[in-house]
Amino acid sequence: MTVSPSASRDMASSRIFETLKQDLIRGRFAAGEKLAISALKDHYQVGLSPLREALNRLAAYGLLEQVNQRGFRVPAMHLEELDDIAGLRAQLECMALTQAFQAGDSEWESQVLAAQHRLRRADEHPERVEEWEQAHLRFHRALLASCGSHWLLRFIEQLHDQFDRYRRLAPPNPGVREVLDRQHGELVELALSRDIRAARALLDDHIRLSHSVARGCCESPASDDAT
Amino acid sequence: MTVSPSASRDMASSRIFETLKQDLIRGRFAAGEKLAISALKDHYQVGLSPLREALNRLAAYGLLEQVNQRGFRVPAMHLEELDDIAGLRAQLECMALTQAFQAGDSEWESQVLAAQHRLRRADEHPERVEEWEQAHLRFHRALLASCGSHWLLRFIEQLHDQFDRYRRLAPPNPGVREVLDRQHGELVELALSRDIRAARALLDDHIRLSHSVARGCCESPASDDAT
DNA sequence: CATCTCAACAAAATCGATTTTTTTACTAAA
DNA sequence: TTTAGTAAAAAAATCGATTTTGTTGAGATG
Repeated sequence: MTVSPSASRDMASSRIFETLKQDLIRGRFAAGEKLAISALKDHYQVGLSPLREALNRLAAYGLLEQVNQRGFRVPAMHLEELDDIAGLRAQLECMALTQAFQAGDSEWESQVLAAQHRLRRADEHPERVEEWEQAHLRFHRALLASCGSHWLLRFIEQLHDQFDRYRRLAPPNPGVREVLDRQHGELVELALSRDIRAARALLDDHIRLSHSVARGCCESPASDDAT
Repeated sequence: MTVSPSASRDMASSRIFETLKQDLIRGRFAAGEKLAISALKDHYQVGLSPLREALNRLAAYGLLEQVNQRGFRVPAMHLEELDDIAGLRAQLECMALTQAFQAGDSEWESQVLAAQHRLRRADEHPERVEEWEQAHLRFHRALLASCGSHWLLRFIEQLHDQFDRYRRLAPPNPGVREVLDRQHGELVELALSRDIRAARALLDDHIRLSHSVARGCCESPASDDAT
């Protein structure tokens, strides 16, 4: 059932954009670090123009900062910003969840169940971290997909990426993971029964729990810049 | 204590970004239009690299669409998208307004009053449209500035720009303008008295009114693309 | 000993030209 | 008349080199 046999190859600037985006979210660069463009060029094996275009897009997206005549740097991380991101994410996702429950049809239910299944499968291989991460992202996407607001989904996606930058600093925690997974299952049940109120409360808890875990790991090492 | 007497000049790519952004919001390009890069290069008198970097940033911001190997195009405009933008804008701005009222100090009040004054002054010269537009933007910014959420303000700004793309299609309407201006004044009063409930309702009306005006002008000529 | 100047250096930004891909225009076959 | 096929033209994407700007450190100056 899959699509596009050979599909259309993306241009270099899009590929490097995706790669760099993932590397930034996964924390492969230190917060506050200044990116050496020619080093990136060598490391990712791309030309200067596609690389600069990707850096510009990432800066507009909020995963990089562009300083006037002195290149690009990874944004510093602050506890307050994590609180801002998590709080707003909770509000926007609850908003989207309500609309998704109201507008969701059986196709949406199917996609949610499919995403839940993929997430459970990914759970069976704890060593494949990135596969679980992707399945997790897709599950949350599927849950809100039917909300009907293109822009709300766009902002939620952006906040999710920002949130992950912080969350990924924390070491894996099996106990927490287990609670989160149980919540995923409960969210599906509440979605099928369209229990908006309970689902909102649960999603809020879900995000709040991730938030507190990330927060605990971010408290001291918050690398700030000197003046 | 103030800064930079002559300030630091922006680089070419930032200048062309701002210019193009304004031209896109002001509707100087047709919706759905494909941008001819070399024509832009000649028109704006910039080189290829800064221009392409600006186009990439605008695409990440949502004011352009990048199609795989065939350049950039101005996004098509749809009535449904206007409804989405306006509805979400109302929700996010009401959210920010509540937080701004709770966190706003006297410095915030001063800035709101200052912005209101500039807006009234701009009103005295109806021929200087762009000055009024800027004062109007700044007024709404000042009103929400103290909400404490960097990301919420960022999204509101982005939605405001998107909304303006539609709103600016409508011809000036003195009657509507008068109502909107009265609402600005009332918003300031409610801000000073911290009447959250009334202010939320008023801001919602304010956006709803702009929305319906833009909607009326967007109904038929919504230029769509063929297949 | 601290501070300032300025040349040498390193990095970012930009330009002009090349390569790759898409679109167009034309021709021939069904 | 329509449908492929193909070569020329146009446009987008990329590359390599140049220009501009910021940084560093040695030596001069107070």
